[in-house]
Amino acid sequence: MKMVVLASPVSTLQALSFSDSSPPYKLVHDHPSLTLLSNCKTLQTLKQIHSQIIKTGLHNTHFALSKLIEFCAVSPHGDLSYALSLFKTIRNPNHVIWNHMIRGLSSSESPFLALEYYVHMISSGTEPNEYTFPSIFKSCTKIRGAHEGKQVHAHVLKLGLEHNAFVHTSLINMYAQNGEFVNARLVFDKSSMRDAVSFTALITGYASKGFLDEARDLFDEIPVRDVVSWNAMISGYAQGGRVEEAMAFFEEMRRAKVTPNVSTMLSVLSACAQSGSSLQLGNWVRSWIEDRGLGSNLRLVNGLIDMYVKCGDLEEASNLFEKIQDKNVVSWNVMIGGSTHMSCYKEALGLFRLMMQSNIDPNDVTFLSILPACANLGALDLGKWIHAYVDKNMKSMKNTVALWTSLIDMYAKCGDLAVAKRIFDCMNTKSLATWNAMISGFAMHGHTDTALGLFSRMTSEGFVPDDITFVGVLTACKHAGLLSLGRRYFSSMIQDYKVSPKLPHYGCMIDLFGRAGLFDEAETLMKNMEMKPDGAIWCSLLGACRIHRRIELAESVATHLFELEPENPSAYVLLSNIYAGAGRWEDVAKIRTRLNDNRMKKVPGCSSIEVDSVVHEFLVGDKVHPQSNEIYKMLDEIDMRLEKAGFVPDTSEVLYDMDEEWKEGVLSHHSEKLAIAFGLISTKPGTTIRIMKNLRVCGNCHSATKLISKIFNREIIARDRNRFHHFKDGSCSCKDYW
DNA sequence: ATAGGGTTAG
Repeated sequence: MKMVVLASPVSTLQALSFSDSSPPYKLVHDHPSLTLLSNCKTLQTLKQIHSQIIKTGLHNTHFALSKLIEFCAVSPHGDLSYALSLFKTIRNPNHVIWNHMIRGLSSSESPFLALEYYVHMISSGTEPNEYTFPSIFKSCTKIRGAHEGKQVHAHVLKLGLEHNAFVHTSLINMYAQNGEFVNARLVFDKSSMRDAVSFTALITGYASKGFLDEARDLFDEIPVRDVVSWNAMISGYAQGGRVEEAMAFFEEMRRAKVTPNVSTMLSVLSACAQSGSSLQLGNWVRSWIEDRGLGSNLRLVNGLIDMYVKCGDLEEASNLFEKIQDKNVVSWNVMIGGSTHMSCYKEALGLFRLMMQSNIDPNDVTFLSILPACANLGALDLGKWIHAYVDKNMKSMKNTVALWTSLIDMYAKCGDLAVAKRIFDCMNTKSLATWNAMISGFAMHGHTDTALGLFSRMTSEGFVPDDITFVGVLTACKHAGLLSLGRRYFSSMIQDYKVSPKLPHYGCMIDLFGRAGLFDEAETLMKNMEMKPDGAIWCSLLGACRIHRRIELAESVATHLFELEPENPSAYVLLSNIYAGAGRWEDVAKIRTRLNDNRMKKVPGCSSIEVDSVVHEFLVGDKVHPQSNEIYKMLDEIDMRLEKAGFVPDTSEVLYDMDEEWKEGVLSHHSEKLAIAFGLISTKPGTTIRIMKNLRVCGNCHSATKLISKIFNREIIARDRNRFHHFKDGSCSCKDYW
């Protein structure tokens, strides 16, 4: 912005006397119309008072006008646009009027207007004073205008106002909040005024930018620590994710007998929420709130809801949520985000729908909370709607990079890789997360070369890959069975990038070793892992035993699985398949008996398909869908046409390869086939069918779907537990390797 | 007559 350079410090001071018609000062001050202002709550009342003031001639006094402007611009019941229009009618506004106006603008939604008025004030001949600058620096803080702030700083020096305590603190705050710590410290150190407030301004700057050690050092130096100083530290630790320290500081604050306030509690609740396991402290805060009659403070209630939801008590969160009369965007966001956080994706979608019905404008946080739910459920239509909304309302969104990244992730997980890539290519500014989303997107769709190519592009553009990047890279190798490449990435990850492998990284390597038949190497890696292998790793090893017909090894691997997850039937199913493959029918029968005797927690196979924005779900052999009759008729047609095309269902699989959908019987009624049948009858010929499945697709369904894509001339995109399959023209993108 | 430091959601 253009800044007017100030004339001489003691230039034209305007006469501040009241106009001739004004009554004596004391009378003006006591006038009943002005007393009324302090109780005024609505714009209408304000207008009445204003006309009263005009009738009595008081509007000719700067005093009355300044009171009116103050009320309209600064009071919470005021009206800034009324203040602006009133201000335009004032011929020679005095300092007080200018300052009220600027203060009102600085705390408004358009803080840059305060700077415009500041320039206007100077050019119209009124010199800013010590009351003006705090508001101006506040505006510079809000608009991140360190450059403008520096120019105004020069004005302060010219006018000799740098020793005023208020100007001093707001100046430090402006620099510190803009990350200009050198300048902030310069101002701070040059002054003899090392009072608690300016200390705190500096501390807050450091703490809010994550420089908690610097903040801590200063905090130890403050002569007197008040509640705001404590809050600055607690909030800094909470925002920096250092929740233990935030809570410890809170304890210390209580020991120091400093009375906490609402702000303190908001930070404490945030820390409790992030820890995910601090219900005790959270409940204590709740009683603190209720004891003080603050139960209807929306910020506090929202904080409580967030705390409950993240600590796993969705019920208590919902109770509080439903009791709120005037929910705001944060209330909803907290509930949606919490539901997504707890993997309650359908609830998240329901809450979002409720939010739209309640005419509450969603913001970037809303979308960042709801998009992962869309991605998980495969709710592509809602995802597309959000995409269009974001496009249209880009200007009001703050975290655009995160939003685009989340959209990439959603499109990739909903099966539309092309749109994901288009967004990626359009992004001028990318974050590490953006690259990660795109790399794992390509990886899960089996585009191994593209994923790996993107990885080298990202490093050559100066991005440093993290553990998530390598999950994507190693997954890409896993899906293509690229053992030696996988090995190279794995050791590069550890040696070049100092990323210590976690379970998913080990999982990819063990899967690669197992499928290659290198069981010794798999075993060595599993022994040397810092953590215990989880069920998924044992399962993938068991799967490898099946491919390589290693029956004895399979038995020992299965034993581990039985111990680790006694309620998980998949180990039994896999082992029985291995026995069946070797023709050991007696062992198969034994396993079946154990399966039936033990109480297994069956994970039902479930497939979903979205049609016209509605997600339809199908379980194995499901007959509850309202269009069940038509669906089963279509299933019959599919089977008939499959048979005609020469498809022979693998009867050994019918008997024994029930995979994770054990005991559910007839293969042709597997959930994915129901979903495909529904897709065929409810979407236009030739259009792509997208289905999502919670488990791995079984061998028989995989072969059937390949043929269905050819017979019905449909591209079928299926997401299973591990990856995407693109069925087209009789073949699948996974090349039967999955 | 007016003024400074803080505040939940990803």
